[in-house]
Amino acid sequence: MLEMFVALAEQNRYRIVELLRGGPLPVNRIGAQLRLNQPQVSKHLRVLKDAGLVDVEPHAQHRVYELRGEPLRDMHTWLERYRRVWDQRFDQLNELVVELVKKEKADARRKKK
Amino acid sequence: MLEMFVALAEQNRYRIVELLRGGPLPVNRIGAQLRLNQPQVSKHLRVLKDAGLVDVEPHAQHRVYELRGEPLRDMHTWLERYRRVWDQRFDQLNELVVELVKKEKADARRKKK
DNA sequence: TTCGTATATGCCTTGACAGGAATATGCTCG
DNA sequence: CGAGCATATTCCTGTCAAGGCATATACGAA
Repeated sequence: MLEMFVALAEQNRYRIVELLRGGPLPVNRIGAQLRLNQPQVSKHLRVLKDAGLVDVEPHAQHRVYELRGEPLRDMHTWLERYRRVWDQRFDQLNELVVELVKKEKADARRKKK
Repeated sequence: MLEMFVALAEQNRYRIVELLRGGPLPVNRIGAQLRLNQPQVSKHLRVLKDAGLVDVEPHAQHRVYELRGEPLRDMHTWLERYRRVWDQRFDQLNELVVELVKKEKADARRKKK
């Protein structure tokens, strides 16, 4: 999960992913579309590939890159665990925090003695 | 979206977010739980806050941080746009790529003349 | 006010990473 | 085989961000 975030935390890689959402593309197309030099495109694709976000398929000298579904599904699953954060209210949890703070004070008092 | 990825693309910030999934926590709790020095925790929380991922609420000298739902919902929405990547097959699109490559060659040939 | 506690900020050093340019590798075709 | 094209890799350099440490700020209690 972390590795995926690292991969996506870069302008051009993010743009590449967005671009590939429309379907697989060869390297030169990506470079042309995003106005990037070929070496940088290859490098970014390398990172994306290492993160498992894309797959390559050789077509003669061309290398066609496409998005892989698995990691995206994984991210979706990961995100689902947070669903309650935006579905429910956390008001009751705030109460709980007040408790924590009180306990904190209790600890401090105990330490003194 | 990018800013959120940048924020999450760091070990400790990622861990903080995961920790806060369980509910709001004051800074010292976070530091203790993740074995981080207080200044680093504050700095990471700053980044998370700037990215809109967390919110602060002062309780006396304590600052209680909690996850915000909005950006998570945004990520969910963003991810939904990729749903077809893992839902459907892309086989037919691969055909399209073969077309692209052919067109490429045609272009090259045209350039020569 | 003074002390103790919780948190934020500033400075410094170091490591990682992105871009540029040159070069290497791989494939196709004549 | 040799030329040409698409892509990958390497080396170099500058930038930026994370951690450590010291310090500033804010608040509460005595």
